[in-house]
Amino acid sequence: MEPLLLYPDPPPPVLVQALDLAGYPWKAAGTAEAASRLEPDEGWAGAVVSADVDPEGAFALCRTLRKRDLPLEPLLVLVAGHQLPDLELREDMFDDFCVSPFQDRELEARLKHLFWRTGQGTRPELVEYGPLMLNLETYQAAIAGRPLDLTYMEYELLKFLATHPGKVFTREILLSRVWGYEYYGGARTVDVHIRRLRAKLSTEHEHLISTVRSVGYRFGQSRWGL
Amino acid sequence: MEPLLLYPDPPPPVLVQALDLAGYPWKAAGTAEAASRLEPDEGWAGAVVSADVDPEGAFALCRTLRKRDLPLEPLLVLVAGHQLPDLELREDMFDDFCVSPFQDRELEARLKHLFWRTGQGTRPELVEYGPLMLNLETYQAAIAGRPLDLTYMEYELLKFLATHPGKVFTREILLSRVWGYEYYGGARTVDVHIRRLRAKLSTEHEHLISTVRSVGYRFGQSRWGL
DNA sequence: CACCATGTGAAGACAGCGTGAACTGAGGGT
DNA sequence: ACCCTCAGTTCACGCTGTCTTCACATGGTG
Repeated sequence: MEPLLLYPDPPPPVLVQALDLAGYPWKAAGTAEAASRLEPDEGWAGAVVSADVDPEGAFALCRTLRKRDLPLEPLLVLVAGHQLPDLELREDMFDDFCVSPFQDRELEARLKHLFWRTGQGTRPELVEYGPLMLNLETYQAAIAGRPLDLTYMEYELLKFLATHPGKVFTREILLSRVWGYEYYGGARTVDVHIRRLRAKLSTEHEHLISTVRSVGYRFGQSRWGL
Repeated sequence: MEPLLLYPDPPPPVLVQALDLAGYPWKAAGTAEAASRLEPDEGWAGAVVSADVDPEGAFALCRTLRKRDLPLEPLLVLVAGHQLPDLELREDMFDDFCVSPFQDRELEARLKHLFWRTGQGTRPELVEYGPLMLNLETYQAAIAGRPLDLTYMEYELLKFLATHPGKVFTREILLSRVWGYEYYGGARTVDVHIRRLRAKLSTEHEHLISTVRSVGYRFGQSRWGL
């Protein structure tokens, strides 16, 4: 995903925290000139402009961004409560606003709705580890860009392992966490699924799943800390 | 000015206070039936639906209001902070939202901005995905230029899927989002409608809807980028 | 070398899904 | 009032792919 344009530079820590938490990449710019200099080839995904410290500069930037050949969309401004009346005369300069202090979830929800409105769709929930990518919304997986055709249990197992990279799981734990608590089956079932996963990962990447003898299986590299 | 439609009946006092303070006339309705009975000849100016006490009823009303011949616009929902994640799959049911508790000024600013926006006519009336085209105004659909003769439920199902391309939906989700919350029917109904949709898409394009075994159905291809 | 854990191949059991067909209820026309 | 049509729903059946299990082979370890 292309990054969001943030203002000012450096951006408010609460804003950075909310965006990082929600997983949106971003770049900050303090001036319109910096914004165009830093702009990716594919353009900005959108902009979040904080207007509570320097309203003048903030709205000036909004105007500039809107007057481009390809007006920047979507554009969200952060304002303090006392600035709300100021928005009335600047309707055309933003697509949505958020009153600070705000919850991280509210900003995330507003961005999601904005992206949906402007037709760019929502950002898929991804699980990534090295060459592996799992798209949780579309139930699709890919290794090094090549799509993997996984069955349901294979996908669930890989998802669980990939969301806990480096950690070793016994077969019993995997059965209870992936298959379900009430599952009563042989532990060797896990082996077979691991085998098929490795086969589909191809010899090139099968080392992503390693066997820990007498214990269980691990995805990715071992972690010495924690 | 025409009144705003409020939900529930009686509406939350804080909402009434904010609207009265801002000078917006309003009428409250507790059901969709009451809403249509109380509707002025010139139609509602918009709606403010409070979802923090009775989310089910609130979103059911939103859905009804949007499915009218002339969808009610603009529609603003009030939600509690913990409900923010629930908004994700209901993007199309509202134009803006406000997190309660809210300042009177924020609600006023949001309504102003909404009225300005809807005056600009920003609502997309076309849904396109590859060879598929849906005209939301005329309830017409076409695949590769050839018109499709779809029934109501077929159209609604296809519309929902096509507005979330790539995403996989369980039958239960589809039943609740396309058929409605109060629907209590067998999940296999979805299968049959999917089948007829595929048939009407003709073998040439039936791959647009793919089955994800043990999960549900997906429209269109994966979205790795964006 | 012996033993135990894991990899491998194959086969049966099972569940999910597609399919055809029947049923229901709402309109619409005669 | 009657029949007809059609959209929507439900059901039963059979196929197919997936999961599970087992037996055996392989390999690491003391």
